[in-house]
Amino acid sequence: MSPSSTPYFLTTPIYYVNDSPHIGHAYTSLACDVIARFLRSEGSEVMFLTGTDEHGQKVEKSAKQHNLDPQKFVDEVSKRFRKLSELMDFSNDDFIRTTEARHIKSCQALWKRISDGKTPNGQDSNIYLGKYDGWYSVRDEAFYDESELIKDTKNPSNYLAPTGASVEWVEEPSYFFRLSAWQDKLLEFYENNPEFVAPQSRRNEVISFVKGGLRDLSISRTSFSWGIPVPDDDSHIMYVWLDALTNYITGINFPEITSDKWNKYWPASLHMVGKDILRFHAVYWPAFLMSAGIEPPQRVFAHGWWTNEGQKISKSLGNVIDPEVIVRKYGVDAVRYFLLREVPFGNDGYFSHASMVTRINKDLANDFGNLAQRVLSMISKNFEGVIPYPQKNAECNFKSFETLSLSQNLLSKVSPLIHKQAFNEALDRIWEVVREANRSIDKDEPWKLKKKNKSGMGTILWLQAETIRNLAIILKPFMPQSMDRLLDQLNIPLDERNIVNLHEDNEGDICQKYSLRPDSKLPKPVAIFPKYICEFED
RNA sequence: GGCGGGGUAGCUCAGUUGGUUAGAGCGUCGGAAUCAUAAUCCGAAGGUCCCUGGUUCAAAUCCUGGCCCCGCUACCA
Repeated sequence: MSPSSTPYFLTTPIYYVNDSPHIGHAYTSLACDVIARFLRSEGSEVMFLTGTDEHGQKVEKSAKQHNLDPQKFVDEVSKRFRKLSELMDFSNDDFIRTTEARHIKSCQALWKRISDGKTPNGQDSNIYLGKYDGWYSVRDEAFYDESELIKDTKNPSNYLAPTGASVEWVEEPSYFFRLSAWQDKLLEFYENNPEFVAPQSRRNEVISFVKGGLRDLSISRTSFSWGIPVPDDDSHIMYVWLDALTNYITGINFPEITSDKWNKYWPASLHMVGKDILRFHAVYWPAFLMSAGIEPPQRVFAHGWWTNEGQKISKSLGNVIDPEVIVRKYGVDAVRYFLLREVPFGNDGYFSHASMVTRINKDLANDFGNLAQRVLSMISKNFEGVIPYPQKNAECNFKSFETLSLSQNLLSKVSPLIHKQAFNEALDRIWEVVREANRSIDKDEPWKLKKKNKSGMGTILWLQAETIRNLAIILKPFMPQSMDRLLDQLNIPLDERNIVNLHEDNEGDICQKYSLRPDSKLPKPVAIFPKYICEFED
């Protein structure tokens, strides 16, 4: 396999260890995983990074509650996210933790570069010492804007947080990043890079936010200590976002900017994020980088949220979707398929048991699983499980021949869709061919040729099985385990299951180098996507 | 309030630069077939394309006005 295109570096956000892994984490990483697998399969060099965010006041507190040293505590809880990778079959190349030495070094180096640099007017420094103040609620652990506060009904001279918690005016020294100075540079960057924020509607939001004016950003804290010390002033630790975002460059060796990894993979191809953290990635992060003289990433995609049976998911409602529970219930590949097939990527999704079962039973079991099963069984029963030869110059008499060429042209439609994160459309295109395959078998009626035209029957089955091989290879990034089981049943060697093995460009014989091999003895076919049998519960 | 995106079959949505009988999947009804996980295939029913006025030979598609829904409007990891 030779690299066929430029290296691709993609990332998930690092997940906050204080959270339990939920469907949102699984979703973000899944999207990245499918892209990573797809591009590797196309022959690209890929770096897929994920990890955990382990600093902050909440972590410090939780550790205390568990009577643990913060490092011990995060060592423990970060494991849950590694387990999520295993559970969901994610193929990340690295797993970064913000408490690692490499990251601390990286953050401090970035801080220095920012602080050594000047704002675009060339006069001010990017970082200055100031005072962070505001109305703080200890109970909520949050600052509120004056406009958000409400009058205390019992004591009208007093103000409360919107949550009803009492607030106090607090002040602490803080370093500030001169974000206000970078407004025009950011707008210019968005203008010159129309693909930088996706989907389009999010791009509009980002631009309008920046156009509305930017305030300087507090980037250090003194009120707690679980964080990365500010260089040359360890009474401060870095603001969590500066710390967290920097993981993306730590992961490819920053500050070693002469290293191969850095040169190969920066600027990042794609930061995948949930819509709630878009601003940090599309505004603050490029500003930090530009101020440090580093090129911003190429693209940030903000995806939507899932609701549970139409209800907003929240801890207090107790309707959080645990990836482990649904994977155990439906199977990992069914969950992977569902999440990317059910809604246009970028939109919010409606997770429900009923729609999950429909996808499993209709798309997977009936359309695709049954397609494979009917073809493989006919080969098994009529050809003793030996792949028949396609009859020369006769193949084009069959509808199945047209289907095969549809499957050969499929990659040219699907690949650009994956490159723009349109998973749902990609699967749609693939299923058009799956349905067409079923139609063409019905039209060709190979079972009727058993006696009078056995070689014709064999030709149809070869064409269909070869179509299935193409489909399975293209689908493998979405459902790696199931497609491997299917490719096992077609006797495709393990090292010929990539997109680069789809077909060669040589004209002539329909049997090409990597095509399904006639004469190959197949194992007894086993249904690849069993139906989900509805129980009485839910 | 400001900026942005929407309102299309029972449900979820597609509809490119305005152009023949407005599409798909699911659901419903009818039929064919029987290789297959009772899977598949064919067909039908079902829409005032939010309302309004206008531009045009022609508008779901452009413009006016209105109604409704959603997102963003800063330091909440």
